[in-house]
Amino acid sequence: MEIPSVVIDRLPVYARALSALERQGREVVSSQELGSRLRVTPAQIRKDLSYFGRFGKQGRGYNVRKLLDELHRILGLDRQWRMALVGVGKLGRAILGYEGFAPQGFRIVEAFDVNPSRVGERINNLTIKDVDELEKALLENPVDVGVIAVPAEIAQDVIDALIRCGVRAILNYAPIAAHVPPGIQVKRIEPVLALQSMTYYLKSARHAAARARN
Amino acid sequence: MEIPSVVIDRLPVYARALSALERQGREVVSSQELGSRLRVTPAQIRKDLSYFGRFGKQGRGYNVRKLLDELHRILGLDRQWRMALVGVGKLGRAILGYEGFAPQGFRIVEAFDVNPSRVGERINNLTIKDVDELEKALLENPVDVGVIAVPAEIAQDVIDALIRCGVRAILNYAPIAAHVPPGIQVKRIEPVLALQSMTYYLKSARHAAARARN
DNA sequence: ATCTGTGAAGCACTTCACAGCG
DNA sequence: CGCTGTGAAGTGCTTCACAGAT
Repeated sequence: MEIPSVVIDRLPVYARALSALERQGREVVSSQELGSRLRVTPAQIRKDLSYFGRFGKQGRGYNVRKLLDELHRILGLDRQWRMALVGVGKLGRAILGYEGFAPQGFRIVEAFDVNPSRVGERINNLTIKDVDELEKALLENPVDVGVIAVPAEIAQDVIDALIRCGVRAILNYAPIAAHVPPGIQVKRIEPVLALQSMTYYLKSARHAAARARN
Repeated sequence: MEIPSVVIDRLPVYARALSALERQGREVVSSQELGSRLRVTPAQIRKDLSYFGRFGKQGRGYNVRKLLDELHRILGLDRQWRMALVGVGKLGRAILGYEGFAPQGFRIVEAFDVNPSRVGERINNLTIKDVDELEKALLENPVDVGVIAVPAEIAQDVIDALIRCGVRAILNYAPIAAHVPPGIQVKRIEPVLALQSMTYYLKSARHAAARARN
């Protein structure tokens, strides 16, 4: 059965909330309570989970530990994932320094840059390699995920090279709509696009506020 | 008429592509061509734009400059937006240093932190203020957007304070599902969630690849 | 009594397909 | 003839509402 991608996108959110509950020592949670924490309807949570099995107990709810384990298994979070970063400018350095990846099992194990002055530099126990060596390095020592932090103009070429090396998931910080063959996952991280859609509502809200004052 | 939020989310993407076309000196573009660049169907582009007016010419397409102006006007991108950053740790510093905001009209004009050792520090012509002064500073000198780069535990409190100061849009880098009153916009930037949903497909793809080899 | 799991209904977004204009 | 703008059809996700389990 084909599971809607919106459902897959919500599972990590559920998993994170369950982790928090577990840390608080909670053993059981209902779809009702989980939903009110996450601003998701209880029916949606139950429906989402029902794609994968029957994890709850009627009259009681879900065992926090058990459901969390199931979600980790479903999402493939019960293992380590290897990532390669391309582009070690300002943004790339921030990504390398970000401490949120490792605790979730995502490790950056290679870093590449075009700029010769950066090649050879060591950051966080990682030596920056020339992007010319990318295919050689990744064919020898494959990674699961590519992280793109290069300028828009060269992002597509970098993505193509990563895909030739067997990378099947791309976390794209470059402002382009990547072209990839079917089966390859791409997620964009675009704070500017997020801002630019919120301003639509700010603009309207100003009018609404003005109306409300009259 | 209520315009679907998915439509609003696509408009900035169209605007960015039109900017690129304009820089290349293109005067006219069809929904067909724009769509193939962005991996969006031509019908979707035409339908999206039709919510706001009739901007094209039959038999010809859209005037690049004109459509771009319209989108900027619709999205409220024909002005500057003032932002306040809360949390000037590693992530907050990267956000302050990010050069992608200013060219699009988004300026960080205030920065706050709880850590006394950071208060008073100057970064990029901006003096970090104590978070205790947040409400005073923002009531005197309001901003449009709040940028959250604090730990999860205090993120909700910071968001509440920003909303009390009239902030109506939040760009949230903290790993929580914020609770906000209706009419307040929130967008999350969560690279880890993006990774955690992609791994679902990587896991499956591995099996698919194995099957394909047999 | 409470809460899950799930068909069925409802709703929202996408795509079709074509009239009409340049 | 090419391409937009748009009702209508199609598709897919969300919510309802209730049988059934504890």
